[in-house]
Amino acid sequence: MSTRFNFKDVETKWCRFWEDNHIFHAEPNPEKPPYSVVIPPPNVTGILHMGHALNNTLQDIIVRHKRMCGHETCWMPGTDHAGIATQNVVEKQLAKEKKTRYDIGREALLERLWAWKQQYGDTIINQLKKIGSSCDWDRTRFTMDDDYNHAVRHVFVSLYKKGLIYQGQYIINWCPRCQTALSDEEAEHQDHQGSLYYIHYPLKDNPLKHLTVATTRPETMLGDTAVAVNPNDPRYQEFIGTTLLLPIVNREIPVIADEFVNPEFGTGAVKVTPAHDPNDFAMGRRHNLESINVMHPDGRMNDEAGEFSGIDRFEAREAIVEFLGKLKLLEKIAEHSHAVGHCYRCHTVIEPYLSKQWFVRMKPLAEPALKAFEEGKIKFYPDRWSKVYTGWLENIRDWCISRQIWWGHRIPVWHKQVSLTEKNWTDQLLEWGWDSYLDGNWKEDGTVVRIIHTDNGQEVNPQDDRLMPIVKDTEGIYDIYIATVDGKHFEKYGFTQDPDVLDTWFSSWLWPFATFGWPKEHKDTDFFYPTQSLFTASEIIFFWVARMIMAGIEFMGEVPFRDIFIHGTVRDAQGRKMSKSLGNAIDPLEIIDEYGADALRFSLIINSGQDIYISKDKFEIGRNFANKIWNASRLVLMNIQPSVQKENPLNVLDLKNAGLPAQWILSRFQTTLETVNSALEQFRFSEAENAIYDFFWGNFCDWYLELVKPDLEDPNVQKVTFAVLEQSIRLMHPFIPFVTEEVWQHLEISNDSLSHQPWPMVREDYKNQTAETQMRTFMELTSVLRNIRAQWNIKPNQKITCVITADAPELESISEMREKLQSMAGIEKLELSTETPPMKDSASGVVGTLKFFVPLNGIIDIHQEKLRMRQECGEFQNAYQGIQKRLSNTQFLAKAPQDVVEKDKTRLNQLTEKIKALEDVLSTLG
RNA sequence: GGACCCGUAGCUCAGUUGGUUAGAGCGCUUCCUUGACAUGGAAGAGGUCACAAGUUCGAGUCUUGUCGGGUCCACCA
Repeated sequence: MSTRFNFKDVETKWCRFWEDNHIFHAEPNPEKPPYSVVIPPPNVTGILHMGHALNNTLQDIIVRHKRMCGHETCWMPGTDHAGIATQNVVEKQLAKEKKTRYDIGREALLERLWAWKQQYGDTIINQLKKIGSSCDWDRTRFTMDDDYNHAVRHVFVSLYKKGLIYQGQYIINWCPRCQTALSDEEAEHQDHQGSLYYIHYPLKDNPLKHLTVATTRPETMLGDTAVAVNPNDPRYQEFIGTTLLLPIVNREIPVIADEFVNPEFGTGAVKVTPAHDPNDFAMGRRHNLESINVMHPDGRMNDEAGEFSGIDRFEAREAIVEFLGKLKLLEKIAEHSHAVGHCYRCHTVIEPYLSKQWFVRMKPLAEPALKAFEEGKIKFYPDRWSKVYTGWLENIRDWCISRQIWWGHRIPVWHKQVSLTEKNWTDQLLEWGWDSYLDGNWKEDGTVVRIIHTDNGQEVNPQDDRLMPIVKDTEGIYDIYIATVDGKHFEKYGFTQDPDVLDTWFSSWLWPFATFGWPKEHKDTDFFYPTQSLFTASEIIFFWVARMIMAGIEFMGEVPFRDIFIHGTVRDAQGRKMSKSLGNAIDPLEIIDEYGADALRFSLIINSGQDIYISKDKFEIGRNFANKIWNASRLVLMNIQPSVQKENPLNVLDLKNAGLPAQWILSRFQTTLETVNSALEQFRFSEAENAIYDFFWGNFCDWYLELVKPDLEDPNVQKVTFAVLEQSIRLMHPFIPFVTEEVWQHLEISNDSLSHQPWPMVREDYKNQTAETQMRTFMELTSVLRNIRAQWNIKPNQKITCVITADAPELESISEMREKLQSMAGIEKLELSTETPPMKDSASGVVGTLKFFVPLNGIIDIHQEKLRMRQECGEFQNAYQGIQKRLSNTQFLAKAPQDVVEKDKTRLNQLTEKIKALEDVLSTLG
């Protein structure tokens, strides 16, 4: 064995072992209660970053702990196809070949995407393995697996059938770079220093008069179809109902009155552009205004923009402003800061854009999700995130789910326009192979047909899910929409599938059950659903957490998880978010390479309170601790007899004769175990790690092992030492799995993985207050004597003697540890006495009520020593007076709880004794 | 505009329902290497808990306000 912990070989070895032996495989097993978890499936585009490392480590700690506690744990790993993000990656590759997706076409692009996925899709999974995530790797899923696709389509059809999915022309967030619609959540609003342009709109009948409107986006004025003022605004009463001449395009537009307009803002007159602003769109509907789209999907102005056609929107803005200036219609440009939406994938400025999209009606889904929270079925840790969740649900808006990209789940709707004069419906249906529907035998997937009378735009039977197209002898053109899990069948009858794909989150929100094979398989879903906990970052509460809850309730009838732990964001030392573009990211793989995965895990967690600020040197604590565990284990293993190793020492300990250090360390272990148990119960991870760190390093290594090192040939000492190490290794395993697994194998208790061993049991009988008190005295005495050496610069090899005086019973408890004290504090001769002999020129002091003297004639400055003693005495006297004052306060005595008063009294007595002892010592010194 | 979080040692942070002398790691100072570990051991210095007022017998902890830092949400063009 080497002296330094060789984490690289060990970690590689156990990673492989765990995977090859399916150590974390979860089988439905009625004997064991399940503990299944949900963790964000990383994007296939992803490489492991610190957020993943934190996220997975937290989850892994809980899962390993629960597994050791005897639960059948299921942690489903996998990746998300991440529609826009992944397509962007592949499109960038294309761009290098000077091609666009439109050049190569849909099929070819998808081929490239799948090839890319095959090549890089496992990257992040392999990296998750490296940090020790104990996932059931056999179950690795992808959101575009066949079964998963089926679940997505099933969900779409089911919601469509319920009338919760609709298609319509609305203003959505449009990313001109990705050329797709986005949901409201995918638009990131950032404050932006922009300008507010004041523009004159002349009256048609009197070009000398005008209204001034203020806008931040003058380029959209080409699509204006009205100007609106507040009906109560006295300034504009005379204008309401008049007609203006829209500059540049010279379109006649009315002045309308609408309550929406805020008279305080700008001029109180607002240009109305229904095709390019959600408020204007709403106004347009209220006032029957025309919507004029002035932009191409790529953000260039279209033919409606006349002479500005073909110019990019921002160039057009400048050009139009310049042009207005020339026309003397630009009143002024004011500084104006406002929030501008950006695409969350490529950060391009989003355009509010009128287009036909698919939406999910969210209110009916949000209400049960709110109710579930109110009923306490889900719980956020920390609790404050509850408000973020409920706030969003209470103000929910419909979800735009169609994306004009190609990578993803294509919308399972087939469409055809037919003229029903041609045939009667029954014949038509028979031709399409719908005979089973005619019999009323609906397929389980519940194919939904919706027919819209194109002539008047009316749905013929929007709600009838048992649609029988019985419209007979009707003339006209109908749009037929079929939502079905598999509609390929209809293509030969001229139906075409909707070209759009679904929002990535429309598949992610099914993760907790779609991964178990729902709706096809039942065994695993029944056993492992609902899961228990979810670990994630606050950023995706809306995107994912809330929606999973909705989907869980809607499709499984039950919330998908109970505990939602929201962890902080990993930031750099300056508090900035870690990001590739900022170049401030610390690569977890680099840390694993340099410090080890155990170090990465331990360091991240011990630093995790709220947001985590890290720099590279933070990982030393974990590396050093792993090394400490390794070396302490070596020490024990070097000295242990195989016979001790073979029995289960914890059960055969002779506690009474075990000696003070043994009683103490066993007692300390119990306290630590209880702290860790309760900390994990409450998801207080850093608290658990701190307790472990303090115990193993501060108690076990620094004191216990140092004390028993010389006695390690004694089988009884071996038993205790082995037992404590063995228990500690179990206790530490969830936090620091690799080194503990390695040590475990050397303990030779079992060949199975440590992760399958039982979690330590709380043993009340090992708790021992007396031992802890006695040890505390011993440790303090040792420190104080060492301090004397350091203070008076006494060389390590220089012999010193010490006299300790106290009452007989106290001396007895010290005498047991007499030799230990000598060796630990470097005392050659130790005298224990009930009488205080005259001790001139001694370094001295008081521990508890023990007085000690170290004669150092010629070495110490006795005046300085006495001064120090008096100072120390003074401090105790101050403390004494403080408590004395409190205890003489009748209010305190009357109102403070009894135990607090008692504590103070005890403390006062201790201080009295201490001060008296110190004074005795001082008088002894002369 | 609304909501939330943070301000404790030089740095990064713990400090759970108010109750002894406010803790840890890193950094710093001094000392220590043949027997687990220098990724180590021993000892030490370092804090008016951002500020102010209030509640209380008692406040780092609760309330309010101020200042400073951060996050999220929001259709005032």
